[in-house]
Amino acid sequence: MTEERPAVPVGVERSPGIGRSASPERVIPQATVTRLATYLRVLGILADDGVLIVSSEELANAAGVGSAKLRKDLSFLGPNGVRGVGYDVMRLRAKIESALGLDRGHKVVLVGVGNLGEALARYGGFGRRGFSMVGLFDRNPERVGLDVDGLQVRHVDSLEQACRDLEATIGVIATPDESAQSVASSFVAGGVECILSFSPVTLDVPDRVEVRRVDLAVEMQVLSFNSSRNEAARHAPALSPNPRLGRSRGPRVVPGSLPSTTAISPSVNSSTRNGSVIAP
Amino acid sequence: MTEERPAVPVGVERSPGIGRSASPERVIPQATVTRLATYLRVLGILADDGVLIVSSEELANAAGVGSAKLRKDLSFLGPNGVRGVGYDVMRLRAKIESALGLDRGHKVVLVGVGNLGEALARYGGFGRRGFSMVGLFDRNPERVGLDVDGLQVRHVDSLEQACRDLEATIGVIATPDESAQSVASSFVAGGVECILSFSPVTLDVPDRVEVRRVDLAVEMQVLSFNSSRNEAARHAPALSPNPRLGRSRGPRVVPGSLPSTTAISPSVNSSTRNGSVIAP
DNA sequence: GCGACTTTGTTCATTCGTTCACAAGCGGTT
DNA sequence: AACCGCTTGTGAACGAATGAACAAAGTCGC
Repeated sequence: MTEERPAVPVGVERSPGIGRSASPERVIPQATVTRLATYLRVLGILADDGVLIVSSEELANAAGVGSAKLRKDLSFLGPNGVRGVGYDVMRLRAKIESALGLDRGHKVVLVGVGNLGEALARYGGFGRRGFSMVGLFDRNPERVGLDVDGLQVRHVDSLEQACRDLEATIGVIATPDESAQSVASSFVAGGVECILSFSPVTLDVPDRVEVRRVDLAVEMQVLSFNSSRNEAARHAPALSPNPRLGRSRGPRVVPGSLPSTTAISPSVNSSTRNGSVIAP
Repeated sequence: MTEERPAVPVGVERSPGIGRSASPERVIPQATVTRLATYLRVLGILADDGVLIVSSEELANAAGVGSAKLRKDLSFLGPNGVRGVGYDVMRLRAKIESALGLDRGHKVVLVGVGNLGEALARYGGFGRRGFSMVGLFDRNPERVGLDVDGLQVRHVDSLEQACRDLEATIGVIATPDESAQSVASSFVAGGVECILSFSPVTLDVPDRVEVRRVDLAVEMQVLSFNSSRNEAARHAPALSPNPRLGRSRGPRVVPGSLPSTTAISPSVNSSTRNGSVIAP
């Protein structure tokens, strides 16, 4: 499980050698990785708008984080910007994409073409982000053979072999809960070592396999909790245990350089310590 | 934004008074809240199986976390179990539900009845979890009037007023990106202060409003990164910077008391430090 | 060419979360 | 009634992440 992964340094140990090697230096904390994806989305918007240079302050505001955190995050990729100037949008974008491994053309296989699965399959943001959907699978004979967004739905029995043939690197589980484990096992058997599951069940997979779970119920419940908390705090604001001096931190609106009219395709963004998006 | 929320203590300050008050004591960290939802799901399975008592070890294994972490998480709710015995399943479940505010019947409104929106609307796990879907909205005239799972889709223009009339407490955004901000504003104007957004755009809302974003692209990209990392580590396993002595931590299979055949409805679970699920 | 200004990249202190290890407490047993 | 084994709850050590402040490094203007 993801949360079980020990405090293993993420990335490659910096080589003590002479000149610094190409891209991935140092070790990148998980929290930073999640935010890098957010920055990438904002950079995409900027690039579409023809912006060439952006400062850490602007980028941070647009991404909804502090500028210090952003600079620290970016520093894990090595030197990126130019002091006194800012970051080259295209260049930074390329560097993040490289660091995230988005330049290796991940092939995605999706199982479970129900309501959600179809939504995911029709999600247009894949290609734009270095992912390509290469296979759709389902157990239901009525769905097998259907054409969804240019791909023909195949039976889940052929999943394992197909994963090998297609050289898929990412598997998405959008099936009912009772099928999730068997699908995961097929993925593993087929060589897929990264799984994105929309089922809440705890998957039993080897340690080397990375699982990320996206769970609506959890989100709703956390929301519910915070709702209760807010209400409680409002009804009993007697002792404010944390006055939070100063203003309420950075602005949360994108700066003028980011006209919100430009509706680019969904990309990235991160929640509290989550992160994950779905195509509307 | 969620990540902007400062280190505000979550929950209610423990009253220094005599007898400890009813349910919410101490302050609960966000990370713990996310996991509580996971525990709740597992407890639901146990309850359905007729299990009465469960130990922290069993529960932790089933939830995919360490037993120490689980005990600490639960300790934020006050004393729950019986030493030498374990936790009363029903009792613990009720306590977590109460702490999460699931016993106050949250009313959910959803905007954007596209592929994803429909998947969410048809998601059956709401009622079982203390949520009730009370309104569906869309901008597309072709969708307005449709009946989805017993609810009639209404036009988004009536959203603000409807939020007030329905006394909605949670709003879900499943619209295209360009509509996300305006929908969020309508939510806020209508008194909704908890928003779950499936659009990656950074929403501009007052500080009191809680926003959780679920972003598929982020999940995929984090997965992509970890895939790259794993591969790199496999090709250059020379210096293992973290030998991880001993066995590879706890088992990840549910114990015998949890027959995985029981396919209950999706509930909760948490990712690395994420968490959020979608109905298949 | 030189100085002032701007912005990055990094260092440091602090806060937050996780993990370990153990004392306290309860039930069952003798 | 006292012991014994088992499990909870928690105190403390550890590690990660955050936020502020600063020095290095570049550009722009003169």
